[in-house]
Amino acid sequence: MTPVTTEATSDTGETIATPSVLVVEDDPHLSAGVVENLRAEGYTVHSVDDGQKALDFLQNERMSLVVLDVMLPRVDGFTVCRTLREHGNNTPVLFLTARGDPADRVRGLEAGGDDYLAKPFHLQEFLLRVRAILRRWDWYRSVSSSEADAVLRFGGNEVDFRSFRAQSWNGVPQELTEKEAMILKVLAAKPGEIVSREDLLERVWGYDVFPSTRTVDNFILRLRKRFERDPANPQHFLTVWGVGYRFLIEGEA
Amino acid sequence: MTPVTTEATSDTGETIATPSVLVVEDDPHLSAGVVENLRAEGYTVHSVDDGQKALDFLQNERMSLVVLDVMLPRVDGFTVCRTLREHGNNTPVLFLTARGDPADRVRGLEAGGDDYLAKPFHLQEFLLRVRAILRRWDWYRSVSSSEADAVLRFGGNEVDFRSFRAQSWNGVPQELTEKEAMILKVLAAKPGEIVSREDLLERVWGYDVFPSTRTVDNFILRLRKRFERDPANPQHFLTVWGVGYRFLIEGEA
DNA sequence: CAGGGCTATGACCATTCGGTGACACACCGG
DNA sequence: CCGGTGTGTCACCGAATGGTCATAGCCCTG
Repeated sequence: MTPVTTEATSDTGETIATPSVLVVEDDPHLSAGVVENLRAEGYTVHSVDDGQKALDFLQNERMSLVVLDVMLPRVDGFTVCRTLREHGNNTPVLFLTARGDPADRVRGLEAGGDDYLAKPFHLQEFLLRVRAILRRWDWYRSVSSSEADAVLRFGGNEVDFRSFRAQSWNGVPQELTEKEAMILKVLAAKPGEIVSREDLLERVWGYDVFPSTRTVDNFILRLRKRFERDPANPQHFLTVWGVGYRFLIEGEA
Repeated sequence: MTPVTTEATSDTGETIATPSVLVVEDDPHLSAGVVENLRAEGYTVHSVDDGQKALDFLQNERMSLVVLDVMLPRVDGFTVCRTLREHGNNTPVLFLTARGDPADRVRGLEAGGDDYLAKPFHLQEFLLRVRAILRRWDWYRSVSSSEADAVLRFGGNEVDFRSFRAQSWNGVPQELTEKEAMILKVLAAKPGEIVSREDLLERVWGYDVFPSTRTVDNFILRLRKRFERDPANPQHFLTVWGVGYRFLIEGEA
């Protein structure tokens, strides 16, 4: 399997370079979820599923950040990181690990990592850390896409994805839960396009068990209650019968 | 003596800026060892051997980190740090001190330092701390101990970070402990932004100490008791479910 | 070496969130 | 027009998370 490149953008141009992230993760569900969310943040995302592929890829490509699972087929994460450093590659590394063992954290740092997150993690925290790391380098200084995409406006509603806070059309402040925010984000990433329930499950839940489609419906319901003027006649969260849902910025298209 | 500049050679034409470190240490052996190891890590390293030279140097050069011995010829480390902060220079400072006196740690914090290491130290630990500080760089830009930030006011409360003394909204004087003060400081450094428990732990306790999250909760609890009018309905120390906490100067923004 | 304050942890309770089943309704094809 | 399938909606439960308290350990001080 060759590295998957999402949202191909050459980051050699300096001024408008979007941060690029390589995700090294063998669990396809987790990988998909992480990739999707990073992409929604505006990053250029690549992904591979084992340590050797990561090393191969990084020999040719320069990335802003590597999200690195510790337990990987062929070459484990620590080794990947150490090898990178020995080759003079100082790309920031964010470790992901299944165990919460604090000793692992120190090991990760000793291997030359920059940060560490134990699975299962909250996507929100993950994104916070990614931002923190990228901000440390100057990538972030310009009005990066994550800034631009942090706030979503539609039909009088306003959602801030960084604090999960929102204000509905009638001025009522809303506190979104993590899942609500993620579903909204996935839908809003492609306004007008149809997103199947399977897509939503894969992107929002990523790892962990797969809930039923009923669960997705419920979250749509909650979003409608929060943001639709008439939840029974949705203008933004539209049902595509037999498939999934579609999000519209402007009502009635 | 002019500052010695040692350029990192392993910087393979990175687009990413190499972190730069100024080492202020009068013991030539120790200095040489530290410089060499930092250089091996890929940092760009400068060094001077007394406090006045450090100040002179930092007036012209912007560094990512200052490693600062406490006992120095001419101008001691605390004074150097305090002077920097008073001039609005928020470069992260890692103190080195001969004694393990905890009071020194507090003094370092009061002077606007960011971390503290007692000599003799293990190189590995030193390097980990350097890495940890650089990782959190974005924090340190705003965590300053200049006069302006020495006193924090919110919701009728007033906190003086120099003396760890405070007065709550109802006029009751409060004596903050070190940890309480540090947590408050970290939270207040970025009002309105989410701070994860991990961040708090790392920032306040250090990269290799792992108290439970219960501990963090407890300190939040104490801060609420001290400063919230209704600790059960906090207006300033807000919980962000599944992530951490958020501090607000003004209640319910 | 005794006392006091600070810190860390465990236990227990309260709250929140996520996921499911039940049931009614809507849509579609025959 | 009717039945089957998919969806809207609600109420509920279990799990995860946070709040709070009591207590034990630690370090400093006297």
